[in-house]
Amino acid sequence: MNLPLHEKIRSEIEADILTGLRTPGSRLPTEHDLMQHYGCSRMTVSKALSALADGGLIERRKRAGSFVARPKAHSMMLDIPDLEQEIVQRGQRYRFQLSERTILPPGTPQAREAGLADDGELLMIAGVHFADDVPLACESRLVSLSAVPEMASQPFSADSPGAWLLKHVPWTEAETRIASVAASAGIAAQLKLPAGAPCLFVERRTWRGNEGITQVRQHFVGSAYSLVARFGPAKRAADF
Amino acid sequence: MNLPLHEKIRSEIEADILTGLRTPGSRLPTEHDLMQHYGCSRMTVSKALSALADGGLIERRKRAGSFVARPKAHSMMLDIPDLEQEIVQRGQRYRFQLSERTILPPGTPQAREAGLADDGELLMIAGVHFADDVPLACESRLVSLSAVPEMASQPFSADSPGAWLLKHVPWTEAETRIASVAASAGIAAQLKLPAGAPCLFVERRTWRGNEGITQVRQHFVGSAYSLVARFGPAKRAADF
DNA sequence: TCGCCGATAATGTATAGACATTAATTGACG
DNA sequence: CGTCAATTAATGTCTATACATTATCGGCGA
Repeated sequence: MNLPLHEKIRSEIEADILTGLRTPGSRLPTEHDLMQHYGCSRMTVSKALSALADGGLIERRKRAGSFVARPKAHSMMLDIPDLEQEIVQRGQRYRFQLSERTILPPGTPQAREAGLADDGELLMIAGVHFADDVPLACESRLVSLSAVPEMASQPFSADSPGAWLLKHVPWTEAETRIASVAASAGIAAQLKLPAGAPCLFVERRTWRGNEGITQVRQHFVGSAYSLVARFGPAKRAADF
Repeated sequence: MNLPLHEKIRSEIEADILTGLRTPGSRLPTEHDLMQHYGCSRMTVSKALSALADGGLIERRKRAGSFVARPKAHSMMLDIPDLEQEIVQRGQRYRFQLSERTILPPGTPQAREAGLADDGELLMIAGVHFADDVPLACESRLVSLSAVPEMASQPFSADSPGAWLLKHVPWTEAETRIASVAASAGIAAQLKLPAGAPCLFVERRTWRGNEGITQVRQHFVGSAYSLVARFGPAKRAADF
């Protein structure tokens, strides 16, 4: 273990916090103290403490010192993988089948509802994602053509709309809502499920700056799909 | 806007990447170049680039330079709020009703399945979360008593087991699986739902170091609950 | 007693330099 | 023509120092 010094300092303090040795709200030594304790320069301890602050483990206040943060609503990282990639990694064959493609004129109420600009045309796309020719999810997407004009001329034969957007359109902000719903008649037909079957419903809206780019609503076959979120260093799932 | 210099450098490069001006895979100027361009010291540009690297926007390779990262599986932050807090914030009354509390002897197969140590006793707790006396979720939890011995003597009249653990037990690692399932007869009865109703199923396992602490399985009433994950600076949901 | 205000102790930013580490490149040699 | 080793160009770490910023603390005066 030849960790750099600032990393060693960081991990030692982190361990103290996580084991409860340093309790939330308690003050930790000043940079000057730590610098004497580790026999290094102030920049080095500062770097360690800054990293902890970035990670939300401590809070730093000028003149007052550094304090162990009170655990807030903690958040975990949710991976939003490209569906195609994920299916292929499972060893299955991926296919996206376009079922609808319409251009909506400016001013449709759906634009406002989706958080997109309502003064431009919208592209509406619907389709089904297949894994080995079994439907896994269906989606309905709105894309602001004023934000992504190139989208109108895409065939979506090779890439799904989501994959195309991911590759070609940079975004700065996104929000995903996850819920569990019963399949409506239409959804059930697309996914070849009995009506009322549980589906994982994912709605995502994406922005670049203040400009709404796209909104997508996906219904996943409940029995075939789940999402995973993680917190922490190791990839625990690989152990099993 | 009196941003510190390193922050200004960071945000300018970030903007270049997000607007597509710098494309994934392209190499960006060396620290030496940037340091001349901004007329500052190397540490300062280094700090800016390190921050970008931490955020996953760029990748740095010794001798080769710094490159715009190819967008991988995009990860978003999933808030895992304390259920009680969330219900109270909605303006509803929270109640947790314990329905089962058992101590399982060492060596039960459930321990291995849950990723907990199987050489110690397990506390099994089940109960229902109510919002305004309407069931919102039910949960079934296993806690390793060798990791958290104090847990055995908790009444869980004031705090739910989850809230108590959150307050008292620090953890380093957690994994959450999210799926959509149909309510089994037992779950349906607890949640006062028709059997087969869609439920958001959340399974979370938590570790401290290599020691498994707890596993919990929660079923949320599908029509009453959803999770939200975000990426980016603003709290977009507040706009609506 | 209360409020204000200056001293001060802590973090925040930045500099200029040194040496370490790593991997791409180049060149020498078989 | 390929292989291995030396060179070298980039990032990574660290130091010692300087000055900026800011919230806290203590005292002074009304």
